[in-house]
Amino acid sequence: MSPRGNAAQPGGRRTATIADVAEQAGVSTATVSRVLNGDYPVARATKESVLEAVSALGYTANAHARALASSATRTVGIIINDMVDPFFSYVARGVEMEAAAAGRLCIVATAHGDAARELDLIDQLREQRADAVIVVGGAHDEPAARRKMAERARALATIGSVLVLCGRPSLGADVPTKMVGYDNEGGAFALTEHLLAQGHRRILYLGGPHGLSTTVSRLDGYRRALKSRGIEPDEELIREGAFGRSYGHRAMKDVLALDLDYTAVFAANDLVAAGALQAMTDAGLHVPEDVSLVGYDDIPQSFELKPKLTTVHVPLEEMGREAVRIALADDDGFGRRDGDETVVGTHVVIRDSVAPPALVPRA
Amino acid sequence: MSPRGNAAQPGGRRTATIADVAEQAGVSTATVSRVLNGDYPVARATKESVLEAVSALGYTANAHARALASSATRTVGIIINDMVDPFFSYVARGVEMEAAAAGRLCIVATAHGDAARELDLIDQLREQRADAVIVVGGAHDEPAARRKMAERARALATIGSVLVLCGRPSLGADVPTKMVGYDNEGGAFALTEHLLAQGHRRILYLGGPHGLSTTVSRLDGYRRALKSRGIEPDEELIREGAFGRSYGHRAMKDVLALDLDYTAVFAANDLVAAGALQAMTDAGLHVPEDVSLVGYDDIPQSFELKPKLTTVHVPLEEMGREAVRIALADDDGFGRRDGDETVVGTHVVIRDSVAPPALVPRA
DNA sequence: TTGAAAGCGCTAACAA
DNA sequence: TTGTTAGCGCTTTCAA
Repeated sequence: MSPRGNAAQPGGRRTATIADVAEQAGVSTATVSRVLNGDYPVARATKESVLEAVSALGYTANAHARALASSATRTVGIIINDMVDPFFSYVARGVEMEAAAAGRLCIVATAHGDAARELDLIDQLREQRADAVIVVGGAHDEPAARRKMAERARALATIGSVLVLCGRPSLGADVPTKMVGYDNEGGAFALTEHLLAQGHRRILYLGGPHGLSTTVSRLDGYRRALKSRGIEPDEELIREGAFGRSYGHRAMKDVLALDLDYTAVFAANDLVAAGALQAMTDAGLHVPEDVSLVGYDDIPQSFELKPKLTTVHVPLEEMGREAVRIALADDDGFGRRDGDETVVGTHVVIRDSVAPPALVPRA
Repeated sequence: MSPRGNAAQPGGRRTATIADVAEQAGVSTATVSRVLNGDYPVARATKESVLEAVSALGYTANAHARALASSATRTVGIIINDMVDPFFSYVARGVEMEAAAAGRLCIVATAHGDAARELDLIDQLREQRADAVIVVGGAHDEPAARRKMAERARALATIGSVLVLCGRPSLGADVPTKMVGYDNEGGAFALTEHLLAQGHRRILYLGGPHGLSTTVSRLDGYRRALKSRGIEPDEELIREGAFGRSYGHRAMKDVLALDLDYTAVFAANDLVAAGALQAMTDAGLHVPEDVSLVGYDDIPQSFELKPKLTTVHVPLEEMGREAVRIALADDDGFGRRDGDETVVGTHVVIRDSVAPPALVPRA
């Protein structure tokens, strides 16, 4: 970048500033600012000559000068784990599109599951004075991490921004955040119930990072469904680990070598289910004839699998949109309820990967 | 956001500024700036007391004030078509990660194939004074569009930024851009050649927006391969349309109703191939026994298809990384070669979706 | 090695 | 309806 501000460039001329426009149009900079922001009465003729000067000079406002003077940045930040994971990219899509609809640009940053990096990114986004910072996905619910995150929420509030928790548990009622969530426990309960209704009694739970809030909730729902039928969850059938297709593949392969007794697999998400499916197929097992399989999230790929996957639909893109809607909702000052939360609905999508348990034991 | 700059917030205190730090440390703001940027000699003791004040106050610099004063924004912009399309999300992943490695934040915006919106986004990114603006993917090569894009490239150069064309043809040697590309024509040639070597003579070309540079190049390669074997391309077998899985599905379904004569399908990209595969499978056709099928891009899903897809590998993530590397390369002033271009390599990946043509005509 | 002070380009009181 | 002007928070000469 050039040494000092807006010096003449090698290319030739320097960027036009508001002063140039004002001079060219024969008005003050304040007037230019007014017509550009359209929030103040300006005489029609004045307006026209300003607009003319603007296009003659190819002027565009310097967003930083504007941000500095008005502390409105027209920018929202989103922190996800990975750009190519459908769970995150669909949420990001919703965020980006809703932000665009609101005239905002969207800074997206990836933390890859690293809590420290996530905190650092929030700080960077605060430096940028983002209008909102949206963090997506489950978190490890440790007191120290909570405390640090709560600090960030307060720091953001201090500059008039807001931390939005998207699919992540609350930091406490006294922490200034907004939330958009979905019911992991309830969805997992309903899905497990579906399996139970088909006659399954021994259901393998596969994947999901241990201790991650998402995993915890889904497991809670799984356990509650079992217990509601008087079945005591067999901890040997609960095999946490990670999200992701390759994990699902590896973990299922390991399980197949173990000779455990189960008739259905509850994968922690669709990606894990896809990996598990491949492992089973490779091993000559048929889904759902030999083993039933369900996933979670209903990413588009889940109905491209063979068989099409029974799963829980989560409106990921809509969650993203809602996150920016509530973030940008004008509720400054009083009337602001900290902990604002909206919950999007989920439901079980029944497709082709579940059947009653096979009569004969698995091969 | 709050009315005037850094006023006290409902939450309590205002954000600490460099002046607060200076006061607390008993030095001038210039000194604080120096220790924070570490680019200037400062006495060790002074440095320490400043750092102490910084952490005591929880100070972080205002990125906008910094950008305004120094015109360095530590931000790169990327414009893609869609957040959830693997082609784009893999490139975006590379861009985001490389930008992060260089201490930059990444603004990602989506144009959804709308050329006017793309231009508008470039303008917005220029307002933000992004260090670089990376546009990804093919373009319709019309003179008017070229001219407008060239204008944007010059405008960016004017503020010391740069337009990077990623997988998109040059705007001309006199336009200040950088480029990272891959050889669409060559890849398509090699892939078609592979089909020809297996004995195929009538190859259906399916999908790709008509007139998009990417489509044009791939078709060129397809045609050249045919001609090099003395086969005149049958224009009836060339069916352009769009990218995307659903397009592939629909288009293939239409084709199947048409009773055309071909033994292999060259899908314009892997997503189109996935859709086409589903249409064929639904119609009871087997790949590759009845029809061979190839795609392009080698997105990860392409080896999750059944059969695994033969395709052309394009290092998408690496392209993204390279785009920010060359964008941030310090070649201001002389020595800067406009039109800097790096080309990443591609190669045919042979998997399971191609076989010699069936002896009997298709059902 | 440090400080004073002049901007960077814009917005928003306050006046006119 | 318009202009004047004081910042917004930082960096960077220029002096000391």
